[in-house]
Amino acid sequence: MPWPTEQKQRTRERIIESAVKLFSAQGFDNVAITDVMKDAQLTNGAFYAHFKSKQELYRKAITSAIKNSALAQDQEVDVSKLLADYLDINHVQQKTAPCPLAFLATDVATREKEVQIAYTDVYNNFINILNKQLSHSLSRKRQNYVLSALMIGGVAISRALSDEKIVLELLDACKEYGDELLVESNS
Amino acid sequence: MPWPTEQKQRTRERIIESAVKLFSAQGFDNVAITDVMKDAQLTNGAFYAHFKSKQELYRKAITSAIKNSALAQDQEVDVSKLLADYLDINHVQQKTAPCPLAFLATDVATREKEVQIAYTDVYNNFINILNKQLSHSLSRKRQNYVLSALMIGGVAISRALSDEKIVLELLDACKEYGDELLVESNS
DNA sequence: GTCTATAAATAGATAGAC
DNA sequence: GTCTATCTATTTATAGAC
Repeated sequence: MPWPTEQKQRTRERIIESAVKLFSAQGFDNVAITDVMKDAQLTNGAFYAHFKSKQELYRKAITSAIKNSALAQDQEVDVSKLLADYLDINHVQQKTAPCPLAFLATDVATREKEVQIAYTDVYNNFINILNKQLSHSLSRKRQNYVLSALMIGGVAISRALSDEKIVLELLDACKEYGDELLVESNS
Repeated sequence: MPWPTEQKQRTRERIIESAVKLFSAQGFDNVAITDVMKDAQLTNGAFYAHFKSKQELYRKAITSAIKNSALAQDQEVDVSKLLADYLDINHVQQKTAPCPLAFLATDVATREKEVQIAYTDVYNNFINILNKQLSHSLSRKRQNYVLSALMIGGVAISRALSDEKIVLELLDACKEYGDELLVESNS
């Protein structure tokens, strides 16, 4: 096939957008293709003109999700602000664009290798954004791993907890400690 | 119903054990009741003599998993050793008993409230174990939240990554930082 | 309590009209 | 390219024999 028309591209991206939203909120298996298509204002059958399987959509969704998440801006990122927005209750409750690293971590772990490769790409991108912003001391790399675990872990755990008081304490704790990590590393 | 026989109890626990193992490895939706029963050396139909639904099994599995995980010993826990065992590649690869907090975090987030309440109970238990071992300064509580996010997040992310080199770096980074947190808090 | 067989519902994927 | 209709497979849960 030669080139997809511009209209088809737009439809395709609408489907992916819906997929990111729904997969993040409910997990891969709890979302039917019909649900995604309905959200994109289409019906079941049209799906296969864009993707060859649900799995393929999952891969595209993870990869593209990063573009709409708080990590979007590749250029100048205020890491301290990123930290605050990421570990925010609004992110946990998906009132801002969900980061698939946090929302789909254990879900991805149960999928085939291709999906995990997509996740790993996104994760490396995340680490690179942190690296770009901060000094490159030897312990810097280590601190960025820690920062990523803190952020992703904090949000992932928060989503699974039923007690909002604990959620807020956890998020605050991670935020404060993350900030201390940043100060340390810039001195 | 009066009392379940001892034999029935044992069978029930075998089913739960299988469930913990399989749910952790593959996620709730990717494991059929038949799979669990087969692993427990039984067949499909016998399941409903023990549980009223798959959901109920999930709750029991999460709650009971903690007993077999690295967090088992309620009494004297060497937190530094716990940290090392938890953030170990063998735990990630499920060669030791999996901690449901790390293995099922985003999975639980997509289930109904009862499952999340079970998860929250286990999480509180985790935090309490940390609290019991360490001094009770004001910042102590904060540090335990951070420690939990580091451990659970580190393992959860590791499971989703396809690049083992990065996994080992991430685990090491979390381990080292976790240890520094412990030292800080005991001085 | 456990078995085999089956009911009932769901969902991924395909076929063919427009 | 999108629609409706359908095929097919899977899976939760139940029924009834042992």
